[in-house]
Amino acid sequence: MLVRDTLREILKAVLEECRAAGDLLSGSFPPLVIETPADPLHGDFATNVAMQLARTERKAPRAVAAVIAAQLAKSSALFARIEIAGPGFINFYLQPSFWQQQLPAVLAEGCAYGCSATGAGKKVQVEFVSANPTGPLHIGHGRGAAIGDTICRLLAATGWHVSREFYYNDAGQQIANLALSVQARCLGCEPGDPSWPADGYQGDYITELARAYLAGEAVDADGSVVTAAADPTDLEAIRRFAIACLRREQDLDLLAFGVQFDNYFLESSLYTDGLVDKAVQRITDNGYTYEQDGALWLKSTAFGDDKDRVMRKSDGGYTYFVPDVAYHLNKWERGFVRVVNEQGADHHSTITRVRAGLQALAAGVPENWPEYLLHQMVTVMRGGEEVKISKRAGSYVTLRELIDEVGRDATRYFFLMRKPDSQLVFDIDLAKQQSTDNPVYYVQYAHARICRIFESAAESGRHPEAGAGAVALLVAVEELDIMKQIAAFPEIVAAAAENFEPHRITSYLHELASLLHSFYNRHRVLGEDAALTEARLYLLTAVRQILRNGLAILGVSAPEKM
RNA sequence: GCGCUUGUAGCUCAGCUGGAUAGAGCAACGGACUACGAAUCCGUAGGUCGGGGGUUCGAAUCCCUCCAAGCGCGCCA
Repeated sequence: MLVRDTLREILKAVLEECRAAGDLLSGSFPPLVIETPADPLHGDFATNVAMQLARTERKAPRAVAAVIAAQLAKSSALFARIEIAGPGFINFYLQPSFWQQQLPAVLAEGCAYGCSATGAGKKVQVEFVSANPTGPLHIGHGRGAAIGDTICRLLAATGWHVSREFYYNDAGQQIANLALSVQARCLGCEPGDPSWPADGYQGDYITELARAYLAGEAVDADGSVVTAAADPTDLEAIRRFAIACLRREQDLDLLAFGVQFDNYFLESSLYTDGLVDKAVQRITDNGYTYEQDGALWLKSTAFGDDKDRVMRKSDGGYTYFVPDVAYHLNKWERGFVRVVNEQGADHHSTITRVRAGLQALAAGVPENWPEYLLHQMVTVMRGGEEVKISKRAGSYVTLRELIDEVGRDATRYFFLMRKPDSQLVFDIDLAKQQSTDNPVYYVQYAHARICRIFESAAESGRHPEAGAGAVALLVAVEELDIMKQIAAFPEIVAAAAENFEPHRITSYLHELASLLHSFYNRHRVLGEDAALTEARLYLLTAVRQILRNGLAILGVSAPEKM
């Protein structure tokens, strides 16, 4: 059980005891808040319950606090000290033994420490990246990949059965543009020529695709081999070859980034399986459509949208969100009572439309299903200048370049360091520096440092396991601070998972590493006193375990040497 | 014009869902290695929490209103 929950239960029981004894008169108690004060002089934990009760008790907050504090001291041996402070806070100081007892728990649970069973094994699907196969993955996809992947790890750590899905937009206008662009290059056209396709893609990779196609190369993507027909007039063959090539490139980039999916869902399959037509028919049958100006409209205003939206254009084609609705109906029918879509904030407007379409289907889908996790845009700085991102012009930083230049660990950590809601300035020059500017080294160094201490310890025949019985010797401020931080890990993981906020993990790990480094500089681990040495090695074993667990959630390695 | 997100130290960002004197990391300045890795530590300095109202015992946090930035607002995807 989380430390905070333990305290909340104790407090709740004490309040009941006070009421039974006639010391408290309030008929009901407010939700009990156990907070960790910003200032350690205000205790390990504090509660504001006395201030909240002051009104119904018709007494001064501090007087109420006095009653509760007295009963707390009587009821539990957990507290070293209880104080009433400020306007009526009750501050708790826990016994050192309470913190010391956290260590065996960490070692016993090992890589499972920090996990919880909140999800109870229920199914959740997380869709992320879902890039169009019209070019290499860029830095924005990188942020989505890092966040999405970490959310999956967080959900798994909190007891959910996670399925990772990549939605592959292999149908539609953008793919047609891709094929036309490659064909144009095959025919020797260049951007600006009269015959160059409108909205054609101009990146170097298009030229490369054309060359490979004309050379009759073969590409292995997703288990099947596609061989180029080398015929510039065969647009369909060009399309298939280009998609296969880009798909393979994206897969390789994601693999290099440490991101893997359980399922790739092809947009084209929605059409070939008739799911799009079926969804549209069902919405029409439900009476949520009408014809106007030769198009079929969805009455999305019935579900909170600003205006109604066209589903089927006057030329007979569907608008982009229609297959999306069919896709999400399919997710629902696959039994995912919980679905999270991680995507860039520039696609924000799709949320209302997809949800409206799902409601119009009347399939029993909850109104706020699926959940969305949006990340804000990434701007790239290089050489002190902003790099403008434009896929059509072919000017952008690819995820692959980033991994090659910056390294996988630093790239992931950098993407995860701030909350998804904030815009991210990715300074490539800064991230490339393998210096303290990059916090990932700070955290990894703490891990490597512990590993080195263990090497030295082993050489002198001292072993961390032997410290289990000596934890009572760990009473230095720096040691207690570390144990308190250790005890907080499970609730940090829970909060990060619940709020979709990976940056809570990076902040936490940075603090833990900082405490470790401070301790290391202040105290000698391998000292004269054998018992104390073993106790400290035992402490470091727990710290190392948590550094590993935390970094694993981020998908960042925990090196033993650097 | 409308919607979403953001605005906190010179820079990049936290702030535990309304708590006590607002915190880190860079950058600046001054210190600490003849013992476990100095990729580290200790200290100093740095603030009208975008502005203004409101809610209450108490607001960076909640409400209103301005200001500024980013992203959306198509029979494009």
